[in-house]
Amino acid sequence: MPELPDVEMARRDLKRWLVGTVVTAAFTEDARLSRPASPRAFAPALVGRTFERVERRGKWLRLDLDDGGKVFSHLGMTGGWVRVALGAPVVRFERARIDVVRRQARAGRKAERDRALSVRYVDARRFGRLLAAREDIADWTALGPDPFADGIDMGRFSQALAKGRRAVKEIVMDQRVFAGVGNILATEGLWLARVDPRSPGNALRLPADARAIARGLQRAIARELAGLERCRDGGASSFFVYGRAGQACPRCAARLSSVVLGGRTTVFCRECQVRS
DNA sequence: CGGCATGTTGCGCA
DNA sequence: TTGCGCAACATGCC
Repeated sequence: MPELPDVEMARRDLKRWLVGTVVTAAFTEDARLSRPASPRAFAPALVGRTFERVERRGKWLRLDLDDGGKVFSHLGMTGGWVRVALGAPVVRFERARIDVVRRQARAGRKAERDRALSVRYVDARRFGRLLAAREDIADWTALGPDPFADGIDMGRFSQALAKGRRAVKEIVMDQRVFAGVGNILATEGLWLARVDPRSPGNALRLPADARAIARGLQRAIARELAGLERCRDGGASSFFVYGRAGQACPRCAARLSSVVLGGRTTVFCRECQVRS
């Protein structure tokens, strides 16, 4: 479930589970996920190291190690991190494993076991990425500002919109414009902003529409995050319009339409989302 | 069985 | 140099 809010939840989980722990073992053999690095470089980079931080930028996660090494994780379409007991069997779709022990002096075999845990990366379709590196990778540095962590720079955003006649939804989903905004957030944010996703960026009314979209995205992010936080491992979150083509618009009750933009299904309301 | 899926990349063609 | 459209990736689920 990977869009900004889902990745932010993963960051919070990993931070709780891993920061302050030492890696005792690590394993992956999936060259597809570790590309362009070799999966065999994974364990040597991790074992013996302590996790110091877990950062997120858009849909990317970066786990910082005490020797300056970094582990990059992108969840692709179906990736996720789960915590299990140390020594637990391989879980369904498991692609990588990191075993750790919480450092803190306090001997005793029982305590030792309580402080140990295993974190597994699962990913059915394997569209994700997982690799260790010494420096920030290009995928990370190329990302634009994260609308949740960094806020939205209206000047930059307006400039990106005015640049051409690309559909506003495609601009908003461009990871160099807003890191972390995917199909769901873009769809929901534009509905909240009452802006037709097909509108060319350079046709929008500039200060006003940009501000409305920025607010819409932030509302969509906050709402989704709250929903995920509420039912951590339960109910599916529900959306205003995403996945609801043919149903009634929650705002004006017109029938919701669907188009394909940039190869992605886009739901919107012809009645209350203004086309420029 | 067919169609769709929260993401990214690479290719051919303007 | 850009941008656009689209297939491909690998697999689950309805």
